[in-house]
Parts: sequence; structure tokens; C-alpha cells
Amino acid sequence: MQLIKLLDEKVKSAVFSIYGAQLEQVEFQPTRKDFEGDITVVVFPMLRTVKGNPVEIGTKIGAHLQETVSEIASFNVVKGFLNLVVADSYYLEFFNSIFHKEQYGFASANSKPAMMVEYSSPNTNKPLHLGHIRNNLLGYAVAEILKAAGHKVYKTQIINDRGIHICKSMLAWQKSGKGETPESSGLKGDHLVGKYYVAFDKVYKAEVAALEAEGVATEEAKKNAPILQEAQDMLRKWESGDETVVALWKQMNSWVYAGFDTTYKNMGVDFDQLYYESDTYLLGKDVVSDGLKKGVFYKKEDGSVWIDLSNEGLDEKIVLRADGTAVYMTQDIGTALQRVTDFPDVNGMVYTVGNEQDYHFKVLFLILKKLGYHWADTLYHLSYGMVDLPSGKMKSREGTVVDADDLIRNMEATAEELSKELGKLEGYTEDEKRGLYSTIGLGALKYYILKVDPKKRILFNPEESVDFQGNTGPFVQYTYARIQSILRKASDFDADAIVDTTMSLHEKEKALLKHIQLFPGKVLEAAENYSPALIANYIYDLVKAFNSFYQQVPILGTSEEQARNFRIQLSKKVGTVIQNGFQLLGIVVPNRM
RNA sequence: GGCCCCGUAGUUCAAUGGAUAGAAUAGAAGUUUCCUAAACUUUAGAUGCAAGUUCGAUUCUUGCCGGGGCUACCA
Repeated sequence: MQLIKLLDEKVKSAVFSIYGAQLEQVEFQPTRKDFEGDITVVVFPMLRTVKGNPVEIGTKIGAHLQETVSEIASFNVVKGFLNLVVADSYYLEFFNSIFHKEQYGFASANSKPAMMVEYSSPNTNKPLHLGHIRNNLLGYAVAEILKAAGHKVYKTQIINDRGIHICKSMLAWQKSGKGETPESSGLKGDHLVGKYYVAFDKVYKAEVAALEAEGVATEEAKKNAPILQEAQDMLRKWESGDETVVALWKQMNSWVYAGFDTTYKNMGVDFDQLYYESDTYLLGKDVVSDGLKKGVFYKKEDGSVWIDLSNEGLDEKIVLRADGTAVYMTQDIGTALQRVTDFPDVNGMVYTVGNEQDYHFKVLFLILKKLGYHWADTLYHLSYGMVDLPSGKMKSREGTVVDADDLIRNMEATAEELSKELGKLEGYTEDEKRGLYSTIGLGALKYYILKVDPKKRILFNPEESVDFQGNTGPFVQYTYARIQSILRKASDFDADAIVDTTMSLHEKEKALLKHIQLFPGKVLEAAENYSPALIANYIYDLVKAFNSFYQQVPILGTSEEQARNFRIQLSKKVGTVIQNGFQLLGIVVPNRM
């Protein structure tokens, strides 16, 4: 970053002194590995300002830079690309300047406005599945990245704890549960409740089929199945505050929360502030009447309230039912306002929600804007692709899901199996080993999900296990562990030594330093794009470069003392960057594996 | 039908409009008396199709083809 800033000025003044022309901006890119050089200036865009042959222009600028800028050791020009070779001393000075910064790459805390990141937001009628895992990992990682970019961040979720879905589980439990509890059944609370959600659907389908057999039309049968009507009745009772129903609702939700807490803990995600739909679903109604007065909304004959977005290329959208009750949109308007009230310092909210709701959020943000809330422009829908199975979409009701708890357990089991096969853990206690299996298994899973661009849909084949080799979490973790091993063995090295900047660098060392230098910029880029994938890919490249260095250059075996010490320091620094980068992804790195 | 997203090696992923499109995996061939071989090195293999803008297009525009999603007084 610093280098580019410096060169930007130098190139501009070079062009000015040679051609008397003022460049708007200079285009840089890292030099491709097939060419000699470290950083490349692209000459083509300059042709708009400076007339002439690109090679000739590049050569003149290169010569001028070599003469006047001490950091530039030499240059070459290929077609319209001016490749600059940066002096080793520059990189060594850079290394000295960052070596002691433990938080290297992170902007100073709270130097930017506070933001709120919403993620997870599950329904409370069934356990979490792979889709939720992607949501949680993305939301958590984006929150961490925003923090690293200097924002204060509040992590939040809205728990969808009311509605017909939870009544379905409640009803089925009431009918056939025989008082079963997590304790009596040995089932995790969310799994127990999910079991009854599936049970409801089974009865419901049977009833629909029975009605159809009697000659009732499918649509009618779906509406009139007795058990569904009972569930709707239960929801009405809940809304009117029926004591028995509310008590049952509280009990079943408490089971689910306990289950979710375990899953969140295992996944390593957390929240600063929770919102419950049962508290917020009535919010937003005042805003609607306010909007009516302002003329943002309009009322239809039946009393329902709408917004017309056809001028924006969207449809009409309902914001309040004819009977005056709130819909999804009403609630989301209210919740947004609530959050702004609760956290006045927040400037920017991120909603981590699947791309099936792209339209909903487009409309929500537009409505808030039309209502005149200045902060509407700071809202962002972090939309991500679905996680599908080869058989299609996951459906909890039909049991075709990859359960979050099962998957995590499987990943840990695979890690255990592999670790035992390799047998490198003598001296570890059983507890330490179990901790490590979890670190590796989760690392593999998290990396697998996060390295993919959020927008892209993931096809997950449960038959093919998630890899532990190649571009994977364990690959990165392994490299980190090897670095720690070096540091353990190098007890004699001087961690405070200032590197002699007149030393000449090995090609692999220079490659590493160049890469390390990119880290702070990469963090900012990831924050701007809300993309943990950028961090994952960056760390992967860094690790590749380190492994290549490790393989080809002796570290502890270096005969020259200064060079040896530098190589250990360099390894240590690479380790810190790996650790810091993986921390942003919520992945732990082990000292041994 | 309308609107949105996605099409890159067999497979899973990369590439602010820039050089000969990078990796991993699966395939082929190598590297352990030496810092952890979950590694390293070599090899073969891809931009859905057709136009346009540009000095230059995987990237931007349009059309077509393929996959997914949204288009509820459910959330």
C-alpha cells in the first residue's frame, strides 16, 4: 500500500517532467511471475494523456524512476507494461517496521462508525442445518472483518419465535409427545422440537390425502386439514394470551434455545444483542399510519395498506393487512427503527439473509428511504446463495437436510481418523487431542464454506467428504503448526533483532514479504465487499508461498547467523498473519497437528 | 410472463477492463537418512453460444441457451 502510494506520486512527477503532462491516475498491478519485477505500471491508460509508443513511454518513465527513486533497483518494459524491480532494502525496512505489530493488518479499533451485523435469525421449530451454518459463518466472519477494518460492531439476530410454524411443533407434541422432554428423551432440545415438526407434517399430509380421496380439491384439502386448523386455532390463542398455550410455547422455545446455544458454541459464533419476533412483530404499525399521512402508502377499499413501487420497476407491496395486523414487512420496518433507537451510534446495518429474499430487502430499504430515514442508505443485504444437495433443496419437514450438529460431529470424526493415521500427537492428553480434532474438523468445514464467493450457490454432496488436503482449512492450519514447531526449536533466536537492511533477499523471502505487505489492504477490501472469501484466498496464497519457501530454503539450518535469525523472524510473522487472517474467518489455528 | 442471481479444466474454487486465464482435486511422474510428506516439484487439461464497446473483454452492453430464485393479506 505504502509503496504504491509512493510510486503513484513518483510516476506522476516522472511523466510531468518528461512530457509536461498531468496524469489523473496511475494503474498498478503486481508483476506476473513470468516476468522480472515486483510491481508493474500499466502504460496503456496513459496514452490518453501522453501520445506516443507505449514501450518508449514505459522505458523513459522506468529510466527516470530508476535514477530518482532509491526504492527502484531496475526495470524492464514488455509491451505496454513497465515492470519495476524494488530494492531488497525497501522490503527489509518494511519488515522492521511491522515485525512487532501483533495486530498487523488491522485498523485501529473503533476508528470508524459502529455497525450492526444481523445473522442466523432461525425459526424456533427445528434444529439448524447446513444452510444456517453458511449464514452463521458468513455473518460472524463479516462482523470480524468489519471490526478489523476499524468499525465497532454489534452482532445481533432476530429469533423467529412466534407464528404458525412453532404452533405446529407445539400441537404435535401436545397430541403425541406424552410429556417427552430433552431430559427424558436424551435428545437435544432443538432436535426434540424438530421431531414434532416433522410429526405434524406427516399427519397433515395424511389428512390432506384422505380429504382428496373423498373428492375434495387439493387446494381446499390443504386449507381444511383438521390438524392445520387446530394449529391456526392455537396461534389465535397464543396471540390472545391464552395461558396454557403461552406456557407450552415458553417451554418448547426454552428447549430450542438451549439446543441452539450448544450449536452456536460448537460453531464458535456469538451475539451481542438478541431480538425476539414475539417482541417485535407488532412494531412498525405506527410507522405505517405515519407513512399513510405522508402519502408514502395508500389504503385499499378493504382497509389493507400498500406501497406502489412501480415507478422503481417493482410491484405494489402490502405493508399492513386488511384486519390491521402486521406482515413480515411491517415487522422489519419496525425492527430496523427499534435498532436505530437502541443503538444510536450505529451507522450501517448488515442483514445476512439468503438470496431468496433479495426482493424483500430491496423493497424494505426502498420503503425506509421513502419514509425519509436518512440511514436507509447505509443498510446492506448480505445476500448469499443457497446450499443445495444433489437431490435439490433441503427441506426440514421432509427430513432432507444436512443437520448442523451431525455435520460438525462428522468433520471432527474425520479429523480424528486422519490424525490417528498420521500419528504425530505423542505427548498430547486425550483432552488436548479432542480439542485438536475439533479445531481441525471445524477449520475444514468453515474454510470450505467461506472460501466461496458468498453470492454463489454451494452444492454440497454428503457422499463426498469435505477435503483436508489442498486448498483447505487444515492445509493452512498445518502450515501454522509447522511454523510453531520451528519457533519451539529455535529457542535461541533473537526476536527483537533489527534486521540488517543491506542484506540481500532470497527470491522466496522477497515473495513472502511482498505478500505480507498486501494484508492490510486485503482486510479493507474484504470489509468493503463484505467478502470473507477474499481473506480465505489471500491466506491460502500466503501459505502456498510459505510452503515453497520452507521446502527450498533452510531456516534453522542456515549457517549465517543474521540470515538465520531473519528467517525465523519472517516465519514467525507469516504465522501471525495466518492467525490474524483465520481469526477473521472464525477459524482457530493449532500449535501442533 | 415479469424481475434478480449464477454459467471458467472431469470436479470444487480464483482472476479492481490488462501480459501466455491462476489454484486445488481427480490423472501421470518424481521428492523423506534434512526444520512435521495434512507438504513440495514436474506434467496434461477450461472462459455456454453470438454480436457490440475498447489499444485490450472471463470481467462492461445486448440477444440466445442452460441452472437457481423471487413474483402470498407466510415469516
